[in-house]
Amino acid sequence: MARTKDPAIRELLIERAAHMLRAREPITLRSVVAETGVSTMAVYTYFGGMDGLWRAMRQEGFTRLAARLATVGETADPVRDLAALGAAYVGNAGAHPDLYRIMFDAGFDLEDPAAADESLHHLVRAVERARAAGRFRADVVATDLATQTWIAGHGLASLVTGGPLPAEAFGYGIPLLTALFTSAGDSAERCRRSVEAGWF
Amino acid sequence: MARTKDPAIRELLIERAAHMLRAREPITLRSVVAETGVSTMAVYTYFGGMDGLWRAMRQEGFTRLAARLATVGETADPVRDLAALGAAYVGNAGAHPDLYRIMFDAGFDLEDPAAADESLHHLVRAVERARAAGRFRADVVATDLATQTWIAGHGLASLVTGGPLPAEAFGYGIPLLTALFTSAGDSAERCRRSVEAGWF
DNA sequence: GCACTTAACATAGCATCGCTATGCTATGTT
DNA sequence: AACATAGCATAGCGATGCTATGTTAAGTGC
Repeated sequence: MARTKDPAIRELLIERAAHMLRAREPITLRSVVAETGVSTMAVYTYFGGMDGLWRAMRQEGFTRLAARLATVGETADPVRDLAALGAAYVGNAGAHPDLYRIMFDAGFDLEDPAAADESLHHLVRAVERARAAGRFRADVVATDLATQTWIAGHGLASLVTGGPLPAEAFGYGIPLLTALFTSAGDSAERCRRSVEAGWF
Repeated sequence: MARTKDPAIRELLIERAAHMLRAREPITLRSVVAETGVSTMAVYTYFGGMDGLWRAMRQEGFTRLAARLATVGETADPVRDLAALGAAYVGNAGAHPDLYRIMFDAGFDLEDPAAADESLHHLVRAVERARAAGRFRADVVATDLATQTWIAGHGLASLVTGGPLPAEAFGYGIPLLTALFTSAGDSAERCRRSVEAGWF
């Protein structure tokens, strides 16, 4: 038919835009393509416009988050795993603060919403394992507790990456998760040890 | 000396910009001053530019939050008051979602940072009262628990106003705060009643 | 009460923004 | 070999935030 798109260019533009975001440089149509050899039209060919580029960067953020959550293995202590997932979540936000910030900026929708849900499912499964292991009460609704864990993790990540709280505030994750999991039925002392073992 | 600024114009522009923000209309230099009779220069006279206008709107958000928190009185049950402060916080975010979103957008600093801290002090004082009343353990650090309450409240407010969670998710505030305050030493059943009494 | 000073004001214009229309080029198909 | 078509580069459009410039009007000193 005709010429085919070069995936390398798409990757190059996302990479460059993400780098400029990290360097706090203004991300404009012309500044992104500058010194890349490609013209401004490439942004429209590959992303349909600047909105599409931002969408792709958000997707990139969720992809990295999913990759990091995937590195958290399953041990014999599901509560530790749950805390480790929370630590991985805020750790990812701390490692890529600019990427994390745009992930939750409203106005754009994701290319692949399922990828975002997938991340929450990691938490849900860990809660279910903890409940099955007798650490949580039988009446604990897995999605509810997982969502509450997410809320705490996001509040922490958002306030630290946003500036109001210093990086040391990441430590609040331990008492927050301990309170949450203890409230779900885990014994206080055992919960504290598990959370501390999983956190960072 | 010369002509003096008219505070009414400043208020008019903030009001109009906030209204346009609520209506999801693009807030531009020219669109803000349109149909107001004033010229584009007014934005520079009163705010020094568009950044200043956004700063003023953020300040307006913190002012409204402070006003709402101030309506929460002190009762004989400090844990109820603490929950009521949390409810007022997320309630304010739900009432003014667009204003809340820009409050925590990085890049700008507040005109009056002390006003933001003042809000957190409401929580700190409530924690101190609860500790003094014997509801919390003596070793509870008031600023730590207040910050954790803020983290939970902000996570909830942020995820709901941002879109990922529906408005019904505001209900997660009850188990979140109950877990937090129970972990601080309050008895489970009594804590649950206090939080439910103070929430919304 | 008049003249002077000075800050607020309106207008016009600048560089740059995202985006689109228009040919040209190169690649895959027949 | 000839065609069809998608990617590409260029130029230009309306709109953006901002600034330079001249004018106007309010406050001050005599």
